[in-house]
Amino acid sequence: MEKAPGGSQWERALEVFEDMVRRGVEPSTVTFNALISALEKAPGGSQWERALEVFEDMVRRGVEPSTVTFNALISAMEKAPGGSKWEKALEVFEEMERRGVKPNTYVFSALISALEKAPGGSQWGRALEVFDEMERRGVEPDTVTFNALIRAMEKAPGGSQWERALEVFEGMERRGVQPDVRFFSALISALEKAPGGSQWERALEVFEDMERRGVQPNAYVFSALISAMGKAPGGSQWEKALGVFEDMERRGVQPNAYVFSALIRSMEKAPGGSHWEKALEVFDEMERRGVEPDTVIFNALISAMEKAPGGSQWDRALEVFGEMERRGVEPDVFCFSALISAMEKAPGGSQWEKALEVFEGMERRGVQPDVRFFSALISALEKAPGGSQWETALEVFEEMVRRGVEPNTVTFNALISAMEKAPGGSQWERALEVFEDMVRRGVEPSTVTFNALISAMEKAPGGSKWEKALEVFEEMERRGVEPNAVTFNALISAMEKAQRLPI
DNA sequence: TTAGGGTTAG
Repeated sequence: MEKAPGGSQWERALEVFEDMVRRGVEPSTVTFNALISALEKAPGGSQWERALEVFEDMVRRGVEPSTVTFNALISAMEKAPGGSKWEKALEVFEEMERRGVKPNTYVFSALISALEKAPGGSQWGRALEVFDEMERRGVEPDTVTFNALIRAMEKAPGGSQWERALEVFEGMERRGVQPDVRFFSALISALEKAPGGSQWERALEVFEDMERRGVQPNAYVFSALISAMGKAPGGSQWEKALGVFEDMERRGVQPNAYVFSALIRSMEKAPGGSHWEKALEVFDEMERRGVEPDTVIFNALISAMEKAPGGSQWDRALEVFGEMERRGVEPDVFCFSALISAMEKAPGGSQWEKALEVFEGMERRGVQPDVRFFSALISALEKAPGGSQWETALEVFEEMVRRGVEPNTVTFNALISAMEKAPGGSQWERALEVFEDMVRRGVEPSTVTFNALISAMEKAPGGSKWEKALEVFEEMERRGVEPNAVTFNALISAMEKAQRLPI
């Protein structure tokens, strides 16, 4: 029953169970295990609450839970929709202990997987603790255990724990557990997601190591490797990414949509501005091979147009969007944000009217704007040619708040910059009001915030408000926000424009 | 064994 294609028929399983009980047939451990397993494999994420209920029923009926029972329960917590219920998984583990049921390799692997899939990033520290506990008890980890552990390092919040991932690899070697292609793809992914930019050279080394061991790379491995090239610190290693792609071809591994999207992203992130023409070539190549472009691919293409050197290729971005629509590929909020950013970065000043049209199109489609979207829209209004559209920017801000979208530092920075860049001189008083609102809402001002405020004082109509600029600077100091070169340049400009230097 | 493992975005 739990092996039904497309996820388990858990509702049917529950019916059969009830029927069984009605007929007076005593359910056994195996019955309950199968039932919990069906709930674990429910399509769209486990029915973990029901699985817990079934477990309670089991206990009430005096049926002894086994290792398999607890394994299925922990797996249900692991597969909870929207991220694992890792705390509950740990509770289930404790319950297992209390009942004196011995955990085996399966149970520990499931527990580590639950910690790996924690919402908001893995609980990698706890995953390592569980692994240590496993060792202390003499339960042998296998490939699946190590793969779960590596993935926990890969998915660490704030960037991968790639050094620990390499240590895990060493531990695996010491134990003589053979790494498989999944292991290597996870390890390369961990190097790809290194904080501050990928460890792409190490990723290549791992790839070579894999080869030496005779493990055949697949599309997962190649897409991780190409992604690593795309995320190189200081801009992508797009030529290397193309090299990896060619290598893939030579080996007869079929590229999939992930491979192409990684390749397009590497063109997008080229140092000094995107290689948008090459990104289009990659797209064409993808077409020729009959790989269907999805939302992510189109978004990457639009982002490449946005990041064109010397200003966005906003009209081409709109063309890509049109192509997407023609094909019936659903745009999401990322897509609309990328479009807005392309309008914002138009050469010679933003295409703010087009940005507002994009917003309308988004509304028509019922796609919900998020904080990043609104911030990009405000930035587009800020960068209007001939001076900011600050009044419209304020309206957008109010609309955002009305909808319950929380503004963040980036939002307020854009809004204050819009006040600074008002045509005919800054709206410095309004800029201060926005700043006060920011503080009231508990949003942390950054260096950029204060720089914009100081510039607003400098650009006040009728002459620089240098005393106010100094006050802003003092406020910055009080709050412990670090000034940078831009801060001092703005301050000096404010002084310089005051006709006569103070003191 | 009744049981376990995959990807990407401002």
